Amino acid sequence: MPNIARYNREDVIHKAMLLFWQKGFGATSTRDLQQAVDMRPGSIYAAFGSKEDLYAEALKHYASCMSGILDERLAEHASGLDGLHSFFERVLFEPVLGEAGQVCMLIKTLTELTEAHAELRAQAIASLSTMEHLFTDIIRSAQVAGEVCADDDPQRVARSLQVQLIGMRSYYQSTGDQGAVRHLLDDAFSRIRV
Amino acid sequence: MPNIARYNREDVIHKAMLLFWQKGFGATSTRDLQQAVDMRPGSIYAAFGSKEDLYAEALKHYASCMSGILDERLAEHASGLDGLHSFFERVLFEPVLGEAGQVCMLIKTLTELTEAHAELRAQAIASLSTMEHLFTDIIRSAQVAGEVCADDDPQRVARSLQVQLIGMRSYYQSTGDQGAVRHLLDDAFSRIRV
DNA sequence: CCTGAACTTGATCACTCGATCAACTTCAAC
DNA sequence: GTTGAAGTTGATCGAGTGATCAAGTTCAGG
Repeated sequence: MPNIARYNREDVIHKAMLLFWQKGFGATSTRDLQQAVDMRPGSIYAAFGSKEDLYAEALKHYASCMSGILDERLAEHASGLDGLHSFFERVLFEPVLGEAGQVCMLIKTLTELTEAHAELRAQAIASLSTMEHLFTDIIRSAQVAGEVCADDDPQRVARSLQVQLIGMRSYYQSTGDQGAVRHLLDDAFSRIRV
Repeated sequence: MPNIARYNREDVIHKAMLLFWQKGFGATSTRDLQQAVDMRPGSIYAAFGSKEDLYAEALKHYASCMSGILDERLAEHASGLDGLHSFFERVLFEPVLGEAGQVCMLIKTLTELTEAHAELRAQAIASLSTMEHLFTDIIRSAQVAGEVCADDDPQRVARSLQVQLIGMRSYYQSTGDQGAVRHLLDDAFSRIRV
C-alpha cells in the first residue's frame, strides 16, 4: 500500500473543530474548511466522507479535549472539588480560541441543529451525559472527603453545576463581564461546600 | 393614500419570529419565510427591508412577549418572588412552539451570530440586560418584603437566576428531562428564599 | 366611471452551497 | 524502471441562497 496521506489527521480535525466551534455547522462552508485545513475538496471528502462526518469527528475531538482538561485539573489538586472548580475556571476564562469565552460546542450544536441532524444531536447529548457523570463521581468523592454535604443528592448537585456552567458560558459570551461571572462561579461552588 | 396592506403586520412578525426562533437566522431561508407568512418576496422586502431587518423585528417582538409574560405572572401573584418563580415555570414548561422547551431566542441569536451581524447581537444583549434589570427590581422588592435575605446583593441574585434559567432551558432542550429541570428550578429558588 | 400611487406578484439575477469526478501525481513493491 | 493503487487537484455540477424589478392588481379620491 503505497503513498500515505500528506496531511496529519489529528491536526486537520483540530483545525476543523476550531472553525466549526467558532462559526457553527451551517455557517461553516466547505470552502472555509478547505482553507483552514489546507486541503482540496477531493481529499477532504476522501478522508472524512462529508461535512457532517467531519463535524462528528470535530465534536468527538471537542469532548475528548474537555475530558482531558478535567483530568489535568483533577490531577493538579488534592481536593476533587478544587479540581472541578479549577476546571470551570479554565473553561470559562482561558478560552482555546478567540478572546472572549466561547459557548460549549456541545450546547452550540444542540442549539443550532434540528432533528434533520439527529446523529450529531445524539452524539452531543451523549457527551453532555458523560460529563454529567464525571461531575457526579467527583461530587460523590467530595462527600466522602467531607467537602460537600452528605445529605445532598450528588447527581442533583452535579447537574446544577453543569447547568450553571452552561449558563455562565452563554452569559459570559454575551456580556463579556468577567467580574460578574467570577462572582457567579464562586457563589456556585461556595453554595455546595460544607 | 389608497389601498392598505393586505397583510397584518403584527401577525406576520409573530409568524416570522416562530420560524426564526425554531430554525435560527441562517437556516431560515427567505422561501421558508414566504411560505410561513404567506407573502411574496417583493411584499416582504417592501414591508421589512431585508431578512436581517425582519429578524430584528422578530427579536423585538420576542423580548416584548417575554416581558409581557413576566408582567402577567407578577400580576397573578401577591409575592414578587412567587411571580418570578411562576414566570420561570411558564418559560420552561409551557413552550410557545413545539413540544420540548425552547432555548431563549436571545441566547440563540448570540450563540449563532458573529460580529458580522453586530446590530442583531447588540439588540439581543440589550434585551438580556433589560430582563436582568427587571429580575433585579423583583429581588429588591422581595428583600423589602422579607422573602429574600437582605444581605445578598440583589443584582448578583438576579444574575444568578438568569444564568440558571439560560442553563436550564439549554439543558431541558438537550435532555428533555422534565423531572430533573423541576428539581433544578425548585432548588434555585429555595436557595434564595429566607 | 377614471387616475395613479400603493401594493403584490413571480420570474429572474448573481452568487454560494455541498458534493463529485476525470485527470494527474506520488511512491512502495516488485 | 515499471506498475498500480492511494492520494490529490481544480473545474464543475445542480440546487438553493438573498434580493431585485418590471409587469400586473387594487382601490380611495376626483
